Amino acid sequence: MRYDFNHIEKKWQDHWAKNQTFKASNTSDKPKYYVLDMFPYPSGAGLHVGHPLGYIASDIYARYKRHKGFNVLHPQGYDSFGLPAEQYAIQTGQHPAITTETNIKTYRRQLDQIGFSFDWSREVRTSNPEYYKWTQWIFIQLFESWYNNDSNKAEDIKTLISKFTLEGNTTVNAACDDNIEAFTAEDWNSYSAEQQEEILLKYRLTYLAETEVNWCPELGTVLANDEIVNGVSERGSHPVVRKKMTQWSMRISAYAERLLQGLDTIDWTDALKETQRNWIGKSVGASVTFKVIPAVTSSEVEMSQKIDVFTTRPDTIFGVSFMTLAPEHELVSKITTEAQKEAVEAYIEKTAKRSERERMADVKTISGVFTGAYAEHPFTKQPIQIWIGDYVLASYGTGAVMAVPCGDQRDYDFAKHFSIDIPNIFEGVDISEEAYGSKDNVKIANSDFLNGMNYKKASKRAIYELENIKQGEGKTNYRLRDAVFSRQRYWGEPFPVYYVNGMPQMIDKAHLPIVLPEVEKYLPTEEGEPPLGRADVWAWCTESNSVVSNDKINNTTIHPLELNTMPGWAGSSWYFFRYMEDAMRDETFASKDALNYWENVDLYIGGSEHATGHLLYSRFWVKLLKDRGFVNVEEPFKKLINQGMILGTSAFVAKVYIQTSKTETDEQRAKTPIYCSANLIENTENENLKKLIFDKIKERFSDAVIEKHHASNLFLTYIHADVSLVNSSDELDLEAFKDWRTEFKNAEFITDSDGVFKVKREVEKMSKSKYNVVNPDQIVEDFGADSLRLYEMFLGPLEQYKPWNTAGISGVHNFLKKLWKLYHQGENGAFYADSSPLGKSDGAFKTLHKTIKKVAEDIENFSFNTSVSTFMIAVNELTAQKCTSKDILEPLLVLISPYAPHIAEELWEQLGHSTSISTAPFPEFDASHLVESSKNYPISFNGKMRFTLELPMDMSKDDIEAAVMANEKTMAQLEGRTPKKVIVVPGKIVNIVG
RNA sequence: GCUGAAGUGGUGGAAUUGGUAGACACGUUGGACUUAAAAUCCAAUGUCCAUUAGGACGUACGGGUUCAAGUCCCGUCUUCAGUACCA
Repeated sequence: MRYDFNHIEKKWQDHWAKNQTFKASNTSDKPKYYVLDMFPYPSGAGLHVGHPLGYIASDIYARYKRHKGFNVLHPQGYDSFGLPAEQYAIQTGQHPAITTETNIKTYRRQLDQIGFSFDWSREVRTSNPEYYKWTQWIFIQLFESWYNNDSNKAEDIKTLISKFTLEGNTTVNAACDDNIEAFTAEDWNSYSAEQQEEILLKYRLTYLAETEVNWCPELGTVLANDEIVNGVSERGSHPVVRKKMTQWSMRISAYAERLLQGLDTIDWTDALKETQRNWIGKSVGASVTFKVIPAVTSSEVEMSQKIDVFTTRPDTIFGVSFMTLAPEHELVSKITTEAQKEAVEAYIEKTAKRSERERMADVKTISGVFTGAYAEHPFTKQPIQIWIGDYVLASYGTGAVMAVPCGDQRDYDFAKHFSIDIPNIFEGVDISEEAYGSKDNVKIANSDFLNGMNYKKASKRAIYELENIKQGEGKTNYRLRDAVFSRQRYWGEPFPVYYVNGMPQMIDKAHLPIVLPEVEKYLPTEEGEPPLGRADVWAWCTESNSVVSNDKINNTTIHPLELNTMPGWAGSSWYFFRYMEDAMRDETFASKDALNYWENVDLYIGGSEHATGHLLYSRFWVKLLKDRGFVNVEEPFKKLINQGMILGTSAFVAKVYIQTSKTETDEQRAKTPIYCSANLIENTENENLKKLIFDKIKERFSDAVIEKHHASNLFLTYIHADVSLVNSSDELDLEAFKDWRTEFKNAEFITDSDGVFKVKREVEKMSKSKYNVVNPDQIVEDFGADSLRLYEMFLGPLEQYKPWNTAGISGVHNFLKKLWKLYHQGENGAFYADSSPLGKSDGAFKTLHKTIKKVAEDIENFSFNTSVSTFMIAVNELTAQKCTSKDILEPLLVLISPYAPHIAEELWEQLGHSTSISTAPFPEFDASHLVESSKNYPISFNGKMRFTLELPMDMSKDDIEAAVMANEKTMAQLEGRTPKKVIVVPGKIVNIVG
């Protein structure tokens, strides 16, 4: 019987689906194990071979855990809100829900054919109202929470209101906006409801505020910090500008410390933890207040000006010789003197014109301007010049720095450039060339009460003295900013929010979900409102508690609804809890029982690109839900593994042309390209190549006016060719290439002398535009899902980036054929396995147990590539041993089943089992089968292995030495010399020195 | 600049605690089978020298520790990823 993988795989996929083989139960005596993949965004392009890599790995682990007796939850779903469907909708008018539905169908078909053991009964789609009902619900929870720094957790906003009523806000230690005025209980009670609402908004964990946001004009929406890469939008690489807008924000900064501490409790890679630590960016130091010295002509207002700065080096306070403000700093306009006004304004205008990107690219140029104003040094009371400079960022700290040129290179460069004084406050340190930035091995000098102290002591003392004069305090600063949560988009979760007199009101949870309204166009309105501004039925009636037509808005009972939608990360920040719930999805986001049973994700596999987005926001929301008593866990993902990206191997065709006349234009030249085998370009002399091309042009374009054969007129470019037109030996199918696109219809080729046309190969990210995408469908069709699964694992370590090369798949496919053959015999290859018992000392037992040990270790270490090799070795050995015993062939199948489940199920059935192999117990490793009686010792001389010698395992050290020394090969190696030393490591090696 | 990861045959990679470098595959070459092709099977395959026996070199580069280094230490270079006038 032939190994008919197409038939077998279809058969078992149908069987699993029909019998719900992988359905997880919320009630089980078995220990639980939750294996999760980062759910995909269903894009129109479908899956390419890179996508399933992580899914295959997690599937192997999930299947392994089932064999090990666990109740495994291994779900899958779709992150189905998102930009591409909306962009497509804008272009075609097609509703994103329809596009999404179509794409999901494709994904599902592609996923199913790879044979994943997903429990599809728990599928989630973030764009389904039954799901986003609970996303809206969580949003309301955030709105109804504030962060109490004393209890170090989020609490119900009601507890804050009662504090205000009884004590005002002076005793409250909350994570909140930093511009809140102090008020007493009487004040609070005298405020109007509206005033109270306004104040509460500054404390809520999600709040509406006018903030500087990253506005992307091309996309017509704001972006969060993690959606910007190198100063341009992550999606589409469009420019981003700073803009003041009123937006919903998430007070993630309240959780900065807990997000940081929590990293120590979870099993993630150091790289990923480090990325999150950097993103949170904790720095410990002090805030220092500098008083602005009023100018002679100044008014009362200017007299009270103060500049707060944050510094990590309070010990260097006596080294301050100037201050620098960010050009955008609000004080700039207030303190600038008349004389400097023109220069300052010109500078501000100049820097405002520079985009973020330019500013980032150019860090070398030193620029700045003196404001004319002075601040007073808190201790020496000396006047200090106040400058503005764009090396100070408005978005970090307070947007102002106390410049210590002797201790900070940027301050140093700035001072040098503008000839500002550089006082030295470090004992015995030379600062004539550069600043001394290190905190270590240095004592403070010229610093009054700090003299002679080291960094640690001096910092402590400086903070103490600053607190004494009420001009500073110890402070911890975090780089982590609150996350903007509004998007000016259609295809996202609507906010459960309506507005009364401009103040946001939450819709009662009982009336959720607020379903996305229909619009006729998915673009912003002519007035610049978000797409939901086009909805006709988008007002909230507080009497009927329903969404009603806009024209009914009366601002008494019927109010306008929020026009923004939530960002992509809203739905993905809690979906892992949703999978736990399989029955009561309408009543709760996940029931207590489900949450108690499954707790959190034991193993999470996905890409590292989510390090500062999804993985941070999820942790934030989980902590909020924990604080408010909805879940029991502090962290969502106990162990996390990043799978590496599978890269494409692009094929490039060399396009050459020779200028045939001096007056030839680019356009004319473009009409006469010749395609040239990459071999020729690399291996042919330039002149010869030119001649070849030249002859080809003459032959082809006889009417072309060929003037001269210049040395400088050879043009060469490489263009992408579709990888499907190229075989594994890098040869291009010329006819297929001509038919590929009309522009190549009449292409002319210069081939190698044997008529072969070679392409140049290069490894790049897989992308449609690079024509290097390899689709799993064809591979499954040609080689089967088991081959695909094995091959993706065999390619290399899971975490590593690696290029895809389809050629290698024949190796694992051959392995599966050999495996099949091991269970079949005779003329027509009928199934065969015998049940006569095997002697304990049979070599097959050794092979089996060696394999059990290695495979179990490999799976636990996520080293899937090496277990595929191990299987190959095992099958090669068992084939050589002509093993037909069930004692071996049965456990072997269980070992292989996580990797190649279809063939395993099929052979398992033929072995006479009526139940699925998926819950068969994992074979027990028995070390007694691996006990060896002898060892083939490597005998080395001065560390170089020369020959091997078979010696009994239980031989003593001395006997081994004697045996080795008596060997004639040893004699030959020594050529009569007496060895200085003989190292014998029993069971390992013998080394003779001399 | 900083942080993290990594550099091993023609290619993907293996070597888990310092102990036979290159497992397992791909590719290539030669052979068997076949009218032929496919499929399958067998053999060779790090480089160099040598008819053989065998030898020299060899894990980015330069040092070091050790009986023994891909692995440990010091320095240098390169690549990839993240991040950045972060005060």
